[in-house]
Amino acid sequence: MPELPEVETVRRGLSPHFNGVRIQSLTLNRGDLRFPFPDQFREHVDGSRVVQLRRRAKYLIADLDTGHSVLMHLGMSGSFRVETDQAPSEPLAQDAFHHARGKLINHDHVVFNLETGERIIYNDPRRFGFMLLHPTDALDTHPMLSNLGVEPGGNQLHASYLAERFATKKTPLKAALLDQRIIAGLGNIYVCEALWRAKLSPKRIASTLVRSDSKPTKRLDALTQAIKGVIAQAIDAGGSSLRDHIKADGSMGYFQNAHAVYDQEGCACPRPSCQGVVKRIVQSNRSSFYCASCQR
DNA sequence: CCTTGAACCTGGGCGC
DNA sequence: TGCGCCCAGGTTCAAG
Repeated sequence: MPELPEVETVRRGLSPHFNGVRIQSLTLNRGDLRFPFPDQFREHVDGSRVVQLRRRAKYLIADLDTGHSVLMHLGMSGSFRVETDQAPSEPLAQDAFHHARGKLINHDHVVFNLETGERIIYNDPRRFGFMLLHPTDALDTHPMLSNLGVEPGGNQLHASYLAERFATKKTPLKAALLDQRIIAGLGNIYVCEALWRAKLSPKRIASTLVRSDSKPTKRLDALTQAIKGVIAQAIDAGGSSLRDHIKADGSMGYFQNAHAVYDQEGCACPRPSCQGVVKRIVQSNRSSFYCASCQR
């Protein structure tokens, strides 16, 4: 579920609760998520203070005052919510409990019990997410972070960089943009949306956007701008959804915004002047949505 | 090295 | 109501 904008929204939502706050205790309701929790995870985190909450790509990083950081990923279905002692989970999160095979299933796997009395709860039905512990000063060398490409937001992403990385790429643009070693943080939705904005087919081979003198083509310039644009707007949308309707149960992480093509199979292409219809194809085992009429 | 495809896991939606 | 199948916003790993 969460791509970079959602993770950034979660970071902004949690930061005021976490930053500078001591974690009284950590509750682990099972032994693993995607990976087993680190040895002594609870013992290490108990009593530590969160210095700051950061994000890199789709990873959340909580720097502790112990010299270690908690490296977190939400996978496909992870989410956080905040509860207070005053309002103990009043409107129970819709998905906090689930009835299955006659048993009550709870996907609240981790609870940070803060000194403020608040509880920050991690819920993840599919358990593709994870939490790991790593020395803060060595995070750059962590295998999950060391090979990441540039952030798509801010000023780090340039067409010349993409030209260099795409020059020898024979994969379709869809796969190239999902490759976290090139751009870190894009996922299926925003790749579809960026390609639509740039009028580029997800099937186009990445290297065709690089000129023979290895400079970016105009199309690659357009793609670069499209990527920055969708990400910036999605982060804005997340920020406003956080302000406007952070749910009563404190949940955050997913916000619904209109997609031009993602999940719009069969709908008219929203580009004015385009008569095309949004198609769905499968690439790299993922759905690609695009308009074959205006995306070339 | 590169690229593709399967695997990890649970739940929701749909057709029968 | 139930069952089987397909689908889901991510990443890793094996195999070609």
